[in-house]
Amino acid sequence: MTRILITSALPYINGIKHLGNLVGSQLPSDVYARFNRAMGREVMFICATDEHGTPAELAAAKTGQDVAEFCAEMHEVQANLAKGFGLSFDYFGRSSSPQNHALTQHLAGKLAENGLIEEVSEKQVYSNTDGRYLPDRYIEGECPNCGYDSARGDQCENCTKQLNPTDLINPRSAISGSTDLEVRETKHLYLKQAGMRDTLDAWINSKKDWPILTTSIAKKWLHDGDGLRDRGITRDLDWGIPVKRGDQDWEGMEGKVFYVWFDAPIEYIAATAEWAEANGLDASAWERWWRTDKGAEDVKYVQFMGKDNVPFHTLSFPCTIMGSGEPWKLVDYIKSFNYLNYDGGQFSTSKGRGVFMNQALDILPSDYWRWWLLTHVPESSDSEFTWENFQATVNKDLADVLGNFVSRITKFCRAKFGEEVPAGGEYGAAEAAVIAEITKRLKAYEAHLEAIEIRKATSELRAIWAAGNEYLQNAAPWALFKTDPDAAAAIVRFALNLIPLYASLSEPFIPDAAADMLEAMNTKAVWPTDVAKALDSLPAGHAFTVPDVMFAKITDDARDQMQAQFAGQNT
RNA sequence: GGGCCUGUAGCUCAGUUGGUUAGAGCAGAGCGCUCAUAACGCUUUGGUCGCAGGUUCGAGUCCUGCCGGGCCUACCA
Repeated sequence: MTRILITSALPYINGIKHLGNLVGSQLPSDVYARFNRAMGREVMFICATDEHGTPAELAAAKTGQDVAEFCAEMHEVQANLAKGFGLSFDYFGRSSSPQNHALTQHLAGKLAENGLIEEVSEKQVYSNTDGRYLPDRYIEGECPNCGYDSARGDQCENCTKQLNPTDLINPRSAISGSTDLEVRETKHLYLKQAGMRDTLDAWINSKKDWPILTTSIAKKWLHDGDGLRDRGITRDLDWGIPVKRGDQDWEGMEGKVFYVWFDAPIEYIAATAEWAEANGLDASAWERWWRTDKGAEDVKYVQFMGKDNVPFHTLSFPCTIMGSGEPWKLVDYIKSFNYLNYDGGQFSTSKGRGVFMNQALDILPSDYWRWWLLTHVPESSDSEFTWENFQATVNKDLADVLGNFVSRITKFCRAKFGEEVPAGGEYGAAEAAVIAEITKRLKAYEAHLEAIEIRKATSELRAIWAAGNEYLQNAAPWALFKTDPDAAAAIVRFALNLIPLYASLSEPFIPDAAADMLEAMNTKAVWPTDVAKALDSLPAGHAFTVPDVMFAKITDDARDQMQAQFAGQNT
């Protein structure tokens, strides 16, 4: 049987992520993981925090903490939020793990052996006051082109002209404002990916079914200008993975670390090794997912990410993997996403604009967010969060269509037959029609999930929920009960049986509500292969309880209040 | 500047290789039901498919130009 390896782009460590980050990778990957598990496939679902780089060091400094301590704390915070949103990672690792250190150094050594690493001497700006080298965008000054006084060293935000830090007039550190800067000569390692261009190009071209967003970005980088360029994979920083060839020192690279974008994707593999260790398993347990010489040839590997991550996953990381000359598993499918905007602008971590994961969970249960985000996941273009739309979608879909269905039938049954599935009567033409409709829709639903068409899957699921209300309305057991209680009993039995079916099908999207439905019906999730059988699974006499209101509606007042609460920081 | 994506009913979006009267959900209108979270069901009003040309027997779908929105452009990650 095919095994499914799923990775979500690693959330960066410097702060709590907003809903845009969540919907652009982790949430859809979770749906896919849950769906595949429900289909009975063996799944390995991996994520981790991306912990290295300048922004992590600065974020730590801001809190007055040591960077390692800061990262350890933030990792726990992010891991708890992931749990709060029901993200079902098999393992949530850390790119700073010993496993990632070893593997990153190992792969760099292999790349060097294979002639894919080049040493380049370059000039970099050093800030004496900050005691660190400054990445281009951490240097500010006056734009030589338009005179804008807060132009960054990589580009002027005002006139969009591309710049070098040395072009700036009166340059200063963006961190401290210090003008005590000097240009120093420093050596770095470059990954010679230009030489891999044809190989990568052929590989990308062979991926006919990838989203256009994925391949068009890859092709742009492969063919723009002079084509794919070599890329620096080391930095002059303290926090990171020390540059080594395997376990050997690398002459001239003392005190330097690998660039985060080199070590972050490697963490997908290393995190699986962390998983093995955490579960007391030996190396073969993770290698069977990642080494095609050790059992991974039947693995299907799917990556999820926002569009900003695509170049690294389509080019740099494959170059690292292929260039190692070792039989590592390459990605089979890359699902990429556009951005989610917030109420007429962008979500912004730095400006505190939008709704952040911790705030979201403080306000409402995770299923509310999961459902809205997944029905609006930016698959074809950027999408937008508004409080009105959020309220309308959640109230209608979750409270009215699904929640109220469960409520109306369980309460009706309790009133007329008691809290057990009633006996009597038989299923007839109306039930057969519902079975036929759900069978058809289930097929479409499964096809959309296989293809990772998340929005289409949500609308199919909703239609399956709605079928229950249509059925009840036509069957009208409340009227029939007066003249033919047995016939009413059959209708109620059939409708009650829809609840566990709905729970099983809904679990990838709203796992908490699905669990509540199953608990109320006193049964377990089973993915239906035969809808007729599934709707005959709760026998007469089976006890259940009427669940509490599954989804309380968001009132207009509550909506206005939330909107106001989050409007404060808008710019 | 260059590249890519995008513009379809009031809103959010589907529209397969171009093929008859352009679809769904929500919102609006009407009717019905009363089991249910004033929930549900049925019916129904909305669209010169951004604009202007072109190719074609035929264009939402292909081509050109223009207008609007977004992203990327390699040292943020």
